Order: sequence, then C-alpha cells, then structure tokens
Amino acid sequence: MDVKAKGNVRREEEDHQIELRRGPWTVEEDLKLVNYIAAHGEGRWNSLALFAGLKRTGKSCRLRWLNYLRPDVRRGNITLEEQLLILELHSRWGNRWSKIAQYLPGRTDNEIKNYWRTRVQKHAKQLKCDVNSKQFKDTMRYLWMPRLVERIQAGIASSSSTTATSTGQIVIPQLALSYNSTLDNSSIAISSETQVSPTSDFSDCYGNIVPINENPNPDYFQASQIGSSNDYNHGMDFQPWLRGVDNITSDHFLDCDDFLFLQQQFNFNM
DNA sequence: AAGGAGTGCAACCGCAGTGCT
DNA sequence: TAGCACTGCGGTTGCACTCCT
Repeated sequence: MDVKAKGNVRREEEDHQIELRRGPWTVEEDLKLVNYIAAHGEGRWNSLALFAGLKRTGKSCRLRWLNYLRPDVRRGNITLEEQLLILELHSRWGNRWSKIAQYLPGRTDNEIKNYWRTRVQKHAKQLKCDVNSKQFKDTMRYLWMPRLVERIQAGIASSSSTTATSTGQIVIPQLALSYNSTLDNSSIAISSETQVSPTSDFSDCYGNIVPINENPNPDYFQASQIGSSNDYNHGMDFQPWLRGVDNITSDHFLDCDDFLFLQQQFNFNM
C-alpha cells in the first residue's frame, strides 16, 4: 500500500470514530454551513466541518457549498447559450468539467457533467453511435447545426427583442450573441452586454476564450472562433444552436421533428 | 391503480496534486 | 525527503421522481 492509500485509510478510520453522516443534507445542516461560512469564510474544510458542528467530512461540506449553497450558483435549465458553450468547450477539452465550468458563471462542474451525460450522450445513444465518434460530431456539424441555424433565423424574424444585422450576425440583448452564418467562417461571441463586436474581431482572436474569473471585467466573457483544428476533436467545430429568442431555455437540443429529421439523415449516411 | 423502466441530479468515491512539517 | 493533511477533479452510484404499460 502506498503512502497516499495509507493516509486515506487512516482518515476513514478517523471518520468512523466521529460517526459521520452521509447522504442528503438537511435544512439544519445547510443553515449551519451557510452561517459558519458567512461568519468565517470558506476553506480548511475539515476543520470547518468540525467547528461548524457538522458531522460531515470536509469534502462533503465543500461539495455541498460549491455545488448547491454558494450564493452565486445558478439553478434551473441550461440556457441555449450555455449549451452552445458547453459543446464548444467540450469539443476542445473533452471531459475537463471544471475547466469548462470556469466559462459558465454560476454553473458547477457537476452540473455540466450531469448535463452532458444525461442530454448529449442520450442523443448519441438514440442515434446508436458513440458521443465521441467522428460520425456523431459530423452529424451535428453538417446536419444538426444548419438545421438549427434555420430555426435561429426563423426565431429572429419573429422576435422583436432580437435583431439580425446586415452582415448576418444575430444580436440578442442580455446575453449578446453574434453569429456569422457562413458555415466555414463562422464565429460566436457571447457577453452579458448588449453590444456585440464586429464578426471580424472574433475571427481574428480565435482561441482567445477568457475564463470569467480571470477576466478583468467579470461581466464579460466570450467564445470566439470556431473552425480551428485541435488534437481532441480532430478539427470538429461547433456552430451555435440557438432559437434566437433571448428568454428561451431548453432541456433538449432538438424537438421531435428535428430529431426525426436528424435520425433519418444519420441512418441514410450510415 | 400498480409497478416496472427510464431519467435527472445530488452526493459519494478514489485518486492525484500540492504544500506543510 | 518522507509522511501527512487538504483540496480538487472526474467517474460512479443511489434515490426520488416521472412516465409508460
């Protein structure tokens, strides 16, 4: 047994001496944790658990705080813009959930991981292919995304709060998004401000995604570029899929007719 | 109405990295 | 530099809820 394993065993023995609680957190436990952190701050989780009077491991307290109790945790459906970012970033980094989460303020790595496993993998499964296969990625790129672009543009046409510019950009207030509809030269920019930079700005700064917590302006983040090669996705790039209406959230990438369309096309190409 | 299957998500587990003594 | 504690990450599990038959 190596050193780390010994350490873990000892810790587990200590855990049993204290009779630690496991499983779902109670309201009382949540209150204890929140109040303690409000008074003393976070960090030093093992001693925090002890001093806060919680019969939990430090690990459990940290997880509960980061994934649920933190005031800036966003609850509710993953928005279309967030879906877009998740897919784009996953195409680049794979299952680096915490890294992906850095670009989605208020979302946790756990939430993003769950989202990927339950939604994206489900669609791959329905298409009877591996989610990481070139086939699945190509299907998204060449069938799914153009289809969605149609929906975006249709949505824009009927949305008074969303505008399309003469250059083909889509501009959405609150979470501004710019989309250049040329497939091979597309770019996305997302920010919390209404203002959207010209398309050329984004294509110029390919690869220049800035984590929210490293950006001097915390209200701004952007995902630019699309179309670069990288070693994880073999050059696969993601187009934005949006319905073009700023207040829509969606549990699903595709509604029924979209999925049937995609499935037909996919089977045809097999 | 009942119960089996499927789904979504909170929480746990094991491991690796880092820093302190 | 070995030993240990702490933290963070990604994978997995368990359970509550919903849907379907």
